[in-house]
Amino acid sequence: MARYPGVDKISNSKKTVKKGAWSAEEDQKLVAYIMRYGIWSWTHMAEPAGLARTGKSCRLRWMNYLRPNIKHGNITKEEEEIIINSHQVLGSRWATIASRLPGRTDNEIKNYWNTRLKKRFIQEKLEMPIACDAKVNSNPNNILTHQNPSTSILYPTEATKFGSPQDIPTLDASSLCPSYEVHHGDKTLVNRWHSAGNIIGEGANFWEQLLSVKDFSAIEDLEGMCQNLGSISPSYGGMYSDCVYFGDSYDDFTVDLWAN
DNA sequence: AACGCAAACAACCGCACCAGG
DNA sequence: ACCTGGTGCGGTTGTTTGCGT
Repeated sequence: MARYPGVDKISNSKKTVKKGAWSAEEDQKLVAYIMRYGIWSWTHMAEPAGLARTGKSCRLRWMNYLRPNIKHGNITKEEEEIIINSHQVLGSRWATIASRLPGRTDNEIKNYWNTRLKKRFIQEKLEMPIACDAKVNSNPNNILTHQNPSTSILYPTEATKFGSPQDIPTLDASSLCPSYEVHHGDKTLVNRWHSAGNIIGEGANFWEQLLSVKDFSAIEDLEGMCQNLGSISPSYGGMYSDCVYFGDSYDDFTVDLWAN
């Protein structure tokens, strides 16, 4: 029979399981046990650790509160931006989003989104202009090279509007400028610009290069690749192994690009 | 001071996935 | 191939805290 750390015998007796908030004593017991024996089985650790808790409860407490390197302070502005941008790309994949924020837990980010950002996000969506609809319908090829860019805004929902190849607007990369908002979390549109040969202009080569990348984190000189792209810079965005996003110095242009 | 409400946070629950038997 | 137990994730709920009246 396997002998578990700190366990003389596994009890089969039915015992009451405690629920609700953890006490300081329980925290101390769990930490002390893990420090001594490590995490070997959440299900079987609780009893020898002296805790009347389920394994799941122990795991949750450890992962979200007790383990080392957890940040307990307020979410910073920079972290909030990462959450917003990541949520736009990933949706509610909190664990993945949390992996981009060292020291933050999925639970914390989920709570932060649900209690603070969601309402703001919904409010902003309600306030979004719908002028783009008319432009898409009247002249789809003109969206991204519009002469009055301050009123030409392409939102995530718009990014899925283009049904057939002839509907795909031309992306004039050289004309991307701070006044444009090309804001979407859908790789499909960028890839379709690419496959339809609809990326033109001075910056086209940059996007062609990026679209061939399989692992963005392997790029050594992204800043260099971005030279001659005007205000567009990864320093206003972020880069991960599977996703890269860019903003400009005016923070009203972002593109999220996913590796294939 | 007491109350009500909303925000923030902690924890639980159910489900899906995976590895091992 | 199937079953089972363990783990992780996301949605939801319960509790606490803070603030305005």
